[in-house]
Amino acid sequence: MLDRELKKGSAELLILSLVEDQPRHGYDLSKLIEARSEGVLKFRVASLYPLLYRLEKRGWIAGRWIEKAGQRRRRYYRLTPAGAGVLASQRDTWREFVVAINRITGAEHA
Amino acid sequence: MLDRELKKGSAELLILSLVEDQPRHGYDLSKLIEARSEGVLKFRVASLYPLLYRLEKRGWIAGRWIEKAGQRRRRYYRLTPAGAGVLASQRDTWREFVVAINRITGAEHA
DNA sequence: GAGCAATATGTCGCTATGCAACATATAAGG
DNA sequence: CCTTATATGTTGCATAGCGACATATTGCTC
Repeated sequence: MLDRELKKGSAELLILSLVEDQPRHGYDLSKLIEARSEGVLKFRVASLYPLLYRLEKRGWIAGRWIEKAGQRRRRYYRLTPAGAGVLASQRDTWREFVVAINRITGAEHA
Repeated sequence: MLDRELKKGSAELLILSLVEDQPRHGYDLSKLIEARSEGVLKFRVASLYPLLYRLEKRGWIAGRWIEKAGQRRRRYYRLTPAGAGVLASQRDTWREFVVAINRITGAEHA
C-alpha cells in the first residue's frame, strides 16, 4: 500500500471520475478502485463513506437509495453538474501536479 | 496553489530528491521547489522546517550548521545512505501511484 | 541612520482526512 | 448453522500542511 498521505489529495478525483459515466454505490467504488489500480490503491470504509457524504454535502455528487428484491439496499451516487466542473478542474490540477513533481524529482515519465 | 492534501505524500520525495546531488539549506529548498515547479508547488516554513527535522530524526538526511562571514547561519542537509534507499523506494511508489491514478481517472499521460 | 526587502530559521494552534476497530444486516453456499 | 461476500455505518487516533507570529542579519535606498 502507498503512503497514506499521497492518497488524500487524489481521493476526490478518483470518486468523481468513477461516477462520471454511471451512478455507483460505495461498495462498488471501493472494489473498482482496488481492482483497476491492481491493488496499489485501496480505500477503507472509514475513509470512503465519510468522503461520499462530504462530496454530497458540497453538491458534487447526489445519492439515491435503491432497493431491489434479493439485494441489500444500496446508495447510488451520480455526478452533478457542479461536480462535473470540479472534476474538470481537479483533472487539470492533477496533471499540473504530476508535471511539477516530475520536474523536481527528475522522474520524467510516469 | 494545489490541494493541500496532494502535497503531503510528495513532500518527502521532493526534499530527498533535492539534497541528492548536493547539500542544501531550508530556505534554499523552499525557493528551489517554488521556482522549479513554476509556482505550482510551494511549502511554507511551518511545513518545511518541521519536515526537515523529521527526516533528520529518521536518519534520512543529516544537517550541519555552516557559518560564513557576511551571511546568516545556515543549516545544510545532505542525503544519508539510508535516505538514498528511501528515495529510491519513494520514486518507485510515486511512479506506481501515478500509473494507478491515471488508469482510474482516464488521464493517460501527465 | 532610519526604513524596508530579502534572507534565514523557528513555534503554536488549527484543520483536514485516512484508517483501525468495531458494529449491523442480508444473501448465497456448503 | 456457519462462513463468506455484499453493503453501510461510527468513534477516536495519528499525521502533516499552514496561517500567524517571532527573531535576527545583510544590503539597499533615502
